[in-house]
Amino acid sequence: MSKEITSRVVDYSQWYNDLIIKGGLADYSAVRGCMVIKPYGYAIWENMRDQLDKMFKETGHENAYFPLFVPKSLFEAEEKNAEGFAKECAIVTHYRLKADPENKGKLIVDPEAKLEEELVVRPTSEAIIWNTYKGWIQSYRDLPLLINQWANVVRWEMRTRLFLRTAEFLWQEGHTAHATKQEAVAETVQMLEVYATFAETFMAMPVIKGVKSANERFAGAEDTYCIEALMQDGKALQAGTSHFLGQNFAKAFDVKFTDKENKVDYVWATSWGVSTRLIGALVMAHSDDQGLILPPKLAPIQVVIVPIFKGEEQKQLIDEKVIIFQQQLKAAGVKVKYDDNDNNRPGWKFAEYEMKGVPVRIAIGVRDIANNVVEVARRDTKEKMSMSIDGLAENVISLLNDIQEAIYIKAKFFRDAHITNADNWEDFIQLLDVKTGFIAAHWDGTTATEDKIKELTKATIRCIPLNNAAEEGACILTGNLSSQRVLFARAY
RNA sequence: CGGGACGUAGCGCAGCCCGGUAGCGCACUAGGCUGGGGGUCUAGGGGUCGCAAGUUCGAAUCUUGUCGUCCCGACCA
Repeated sequence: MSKEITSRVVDYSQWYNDLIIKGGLADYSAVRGCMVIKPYGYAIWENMRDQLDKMFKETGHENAYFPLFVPKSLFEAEEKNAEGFAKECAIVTHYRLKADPENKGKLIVDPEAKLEEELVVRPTSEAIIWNTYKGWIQSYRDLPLLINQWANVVRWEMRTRLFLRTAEFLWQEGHTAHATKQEAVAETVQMLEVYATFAETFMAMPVIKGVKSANERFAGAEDTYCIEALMQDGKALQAGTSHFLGQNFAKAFDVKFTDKENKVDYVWATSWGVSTRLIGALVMAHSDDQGLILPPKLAPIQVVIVPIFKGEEQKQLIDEKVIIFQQQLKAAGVKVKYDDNDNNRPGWKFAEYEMKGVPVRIAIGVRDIANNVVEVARRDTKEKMSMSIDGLAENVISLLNDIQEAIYIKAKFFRDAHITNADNWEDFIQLLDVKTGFIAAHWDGTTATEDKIKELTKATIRCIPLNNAAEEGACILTGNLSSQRVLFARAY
């Protein structure tokens, strides 16, 4: 039919795009590299945002908002950060258009309206925020400063992909200031834990917590912690990062404080973020060839009710039953939709809600009413069962919990089955091509070796897992001494 | 920025080689029969063929230019 989805084995990329477009999450836009997030996709983002926001506030953070534009002189203050982002910045140079004298009805940039200083459209907000913090922090009494902002940022990527990498994207960025290094490191780790908990509990997506190698570190950070997830095609996806920034930004923006002993020192910083990329991760983590599979905890619609009827009389009978358990479900906090639209027939609706990944579907017709039951179908396994109308709400809620857990277990089983040890170069190369996934291998700890491996295989070090077991070994490439295995993978 | 593909109705496409006044499927509108896995019949509406020049009596079709999108790479969250 018109909404066929390309199968994963035929073309994984096309499958992913089909899910996004045909599932109604997003559309391409008139702007290169930028997408329109449609209501259904945005609803997922709202659910993610609301949950994360709650978790940020529970850990003591407050929201604020900083400007979209960063004066170039501020942007370049922290050298490494500026250098890291320089080649993907959009820059505002003028502030006015005027009528084109040679082309009626058209506009041109007014050359007279050139800005004294160019404005960088933020690719990240450290610069503007630290410039602001300078005025907010004088004493240890002003610390810690725990602020988050929900915003859009722009990174002029050469090649974009829906949700995974767009030129403009939505995210949150936390920026904190602390009196001591220990406290800042603790904050960095705490936020990584928040991200990991969110990914596993709400997205039902298992992640590996780790630290980035110097190569993959955020520009301007001392250490970058990350959560890494594995997609169904065996490629890794960085799902969130939490950076320990040391005193780099405090020094660049001259942010000092006086401690209890009246000594002056630079403050310690962290920043951490997750973006709409998480929606891409969510899609790829669970979905199948019939469409999206969304975890109940983030699904915009958790339960859809489809009436099966012939004529108004039957419809009314069904309505009477539905209204009762629909109310019970709503009262229990379940997001339920009763699709009694008469334009589409039941079969069409079944296919449509499967495409959209609604976790539970309830079908009810007069036949069911006679038996005091409904047909309940779960999206993840496509299993159908008959359930009594009595006590339906409790059973459906318990089913939603089962689904949440089942898709997590399935994803975790897949992920765990795709972490493989490699002890020599031949195995390493073969695993990358044949089995894919994470490869745990020894590495001599040098950037040169990491670069060489990337050049030869396109695999990068995704992370050095936290609480990694110490193990003596020989580097997969150079044979030099290594004290632990690190995780390699090809990544998005 | 390199390589490839493509711009024709809301969406997906055919027509182009060989120039002659635009078509198919889905969607849409009205009505009927239907209704437990993407139904069906009848009757309709909708297009400056991406844009701009050129060749020609005549251009969706040929030529040149231009803009844009997607896919694959290098870069990146």
